[in-house]
Amino acid sequence: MGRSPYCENSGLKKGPWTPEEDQKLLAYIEEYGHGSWRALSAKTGLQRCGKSCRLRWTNYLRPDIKRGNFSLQEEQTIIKLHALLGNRWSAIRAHLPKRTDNEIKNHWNTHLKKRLTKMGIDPMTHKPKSHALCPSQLKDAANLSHMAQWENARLEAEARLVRKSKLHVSTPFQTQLGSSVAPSRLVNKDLAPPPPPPPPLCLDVLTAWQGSFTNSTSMPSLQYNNGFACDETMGMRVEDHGFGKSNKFSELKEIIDAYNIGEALKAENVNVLLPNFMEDLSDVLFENSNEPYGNSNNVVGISCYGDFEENNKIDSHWNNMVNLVNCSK
DNA sequence: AACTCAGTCAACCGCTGTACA
DNA sequence: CTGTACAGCGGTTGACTGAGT
Repeated sequence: MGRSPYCENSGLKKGPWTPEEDQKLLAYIEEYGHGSWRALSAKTGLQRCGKSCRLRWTNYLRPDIKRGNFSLQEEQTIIKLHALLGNRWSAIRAHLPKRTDNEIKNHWNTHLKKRLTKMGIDPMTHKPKSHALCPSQLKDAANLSHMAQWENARLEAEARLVRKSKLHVSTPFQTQLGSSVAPSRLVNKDLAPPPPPPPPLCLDVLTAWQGSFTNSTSMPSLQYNNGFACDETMGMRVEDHGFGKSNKFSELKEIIDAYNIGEALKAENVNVLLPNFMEDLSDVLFENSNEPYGNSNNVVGISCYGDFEENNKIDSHWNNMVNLVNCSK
């Protein structure tokens, strides 16, 4: 497709912004807002291309930007999210309010990456490079690595379901979901998995369940305890805890087997309030993105990890790992 | 004091995805 | 369907700065 080159007009200025330029841009945006950056750059009289104006605004002039050193919690959040998401800075930014993706990226490249490397942890894979860690630390690192892989797959699968549910004919839950979904391409790009779509994961499981229970007369606020469980040896075992051997259980087991998610899915209780869950999910994926990671159980363990106790176990794994990094400062 | 070097970070670059005519 | 404009993303660059020699 035809693309206009960056700052096509060679007469446009490049390089660091002057305070006067900042002032012009700020004053214009405060008065008129920013719709079209190209038009904006022309109207302000700035000899800058629209792209440069946008960058200056989003990375520096925006009033809601927090500047200065990263807090310990912010650093922990970045490390956790990088393990899950990789170099998807915009996705990571969504969990760090008031920070820009550029700032996060710079901080990662100049500080955190080196710190991890120094510890003998590969900053890209978040796996230990060698025997730099003691056995217990290695265990933590291995747990982290496994959870990261699992979580990444799960997040993508969940996003897939959300998109799918948006396309389908509405149900009460989908109506809820649709109302809270922000029309953002960021969401699509950041969370969308590469095609072709693999089979569904846990949310798809829940969709199957939803279909079943929507037909039930006792639908609202049903809580399903011990719907499934897994044993210690990695072999996933779907147990019947009072539901009967329904077709939905078969579907569930097939999906779980297909993904071999038993090891990661260690929850003994999976408490799912479906209506609330769908709502929470949309909150997590689309609206609650400003919630600091450390303050929310939503990002890790939206659903499949089940209860708070289990979430705490997972968090403690993460924290052990992150603490290792902090100790090496 | 002069120079080198490494660290930092704002800004640039090239690209993709989306909307729209 | 095609081309254009635009927003936004992630990788990279280069100016600046401070520490070390």
